[in-house]
Amino acid sequence: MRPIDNFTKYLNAKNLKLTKERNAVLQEIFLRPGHLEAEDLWHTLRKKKKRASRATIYRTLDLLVDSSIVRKVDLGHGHSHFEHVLGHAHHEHMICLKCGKVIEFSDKKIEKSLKRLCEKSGFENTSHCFQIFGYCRNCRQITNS
Amino acid sequence: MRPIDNFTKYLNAKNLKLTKERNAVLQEIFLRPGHLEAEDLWHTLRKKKKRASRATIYRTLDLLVDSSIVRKVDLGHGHSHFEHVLGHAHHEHMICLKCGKVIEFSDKKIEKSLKRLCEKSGFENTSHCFQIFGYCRNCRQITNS
DNA sequence: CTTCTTGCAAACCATTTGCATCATT
DNA sequence: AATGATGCAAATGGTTTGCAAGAAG
Repeated sequence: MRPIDNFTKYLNAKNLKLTKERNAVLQEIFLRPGHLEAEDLWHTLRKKKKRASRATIYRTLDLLVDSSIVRKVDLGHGHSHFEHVLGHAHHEHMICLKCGKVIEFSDKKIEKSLKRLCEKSGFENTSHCFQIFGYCRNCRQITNS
Repeated sequence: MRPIDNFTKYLNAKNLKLTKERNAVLQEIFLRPGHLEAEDLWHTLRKKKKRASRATIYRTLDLLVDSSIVRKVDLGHGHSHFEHVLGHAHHEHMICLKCGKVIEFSDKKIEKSLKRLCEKSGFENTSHCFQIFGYCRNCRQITNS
């Protein structure tokens, strides 16, 4: 099932319409391998002559997050980042405080511990986000010298 | 070593002064068992006649975070929360999307996996923050019924 | 006295919202 | 046609900053 089908299904269920702006936002997000920010989306669409206002972009992102097609992640930059979930294995982020590099990682043991912890406390996990801040291999060398 | 000693040491090293405002912020944070927000700090200090401007509060929080006495956490509320690190075991948060309840948890296995992951990729972990969003035991029942 | 601090108010910046106009079903 | 959707510009809200006045060493 393509993302667009998921989205259409979600929109239909809510009596919302698939407009060209919403479609453009969806397509653009799935062109990217990783995370992106709203502002970047606005610039890119503008360059591609598929203009959508910032308002529409934010509104569409809300819909995409609500439909679990996209997830909102905090990379500690004071604003949100978004990344598609469909077709992208679940992962978490290591963020370099010096160069801003973001390393994705995933770990089955952590996911398993997590599941157990939630069960233990009767918590229904709908999403989670793990950020590790520090220094990447390169920046670390500079720091230590 | 008391928090105030840590802070004084940090300030001295940077040629900064321990003012009554900075001290008031520090004391208030350590009176709290858990996380708090800047706005709350402002109101509380004001009630206690230990007024400090919002600007000073934010500036002091920056210093406290920089000195690793306090950590800044994201609870998904669109603004920062802060909690003291000294004398408080490291933990992560489960956040209920319905009632806002925050459950603290910690897990040795996760911490261990984390350490291993960072070593593997040469990443120097200086801090990390794990948020689990979902529904707590109570809200879950309401949701399911 | 020098250097650092404070408070205020203005500035910032990402995000949200009201509203008149426009488009999709 | 009817219901939603869009763009704009103004509003919002947490946080930051410039600057003149104040305090600590």
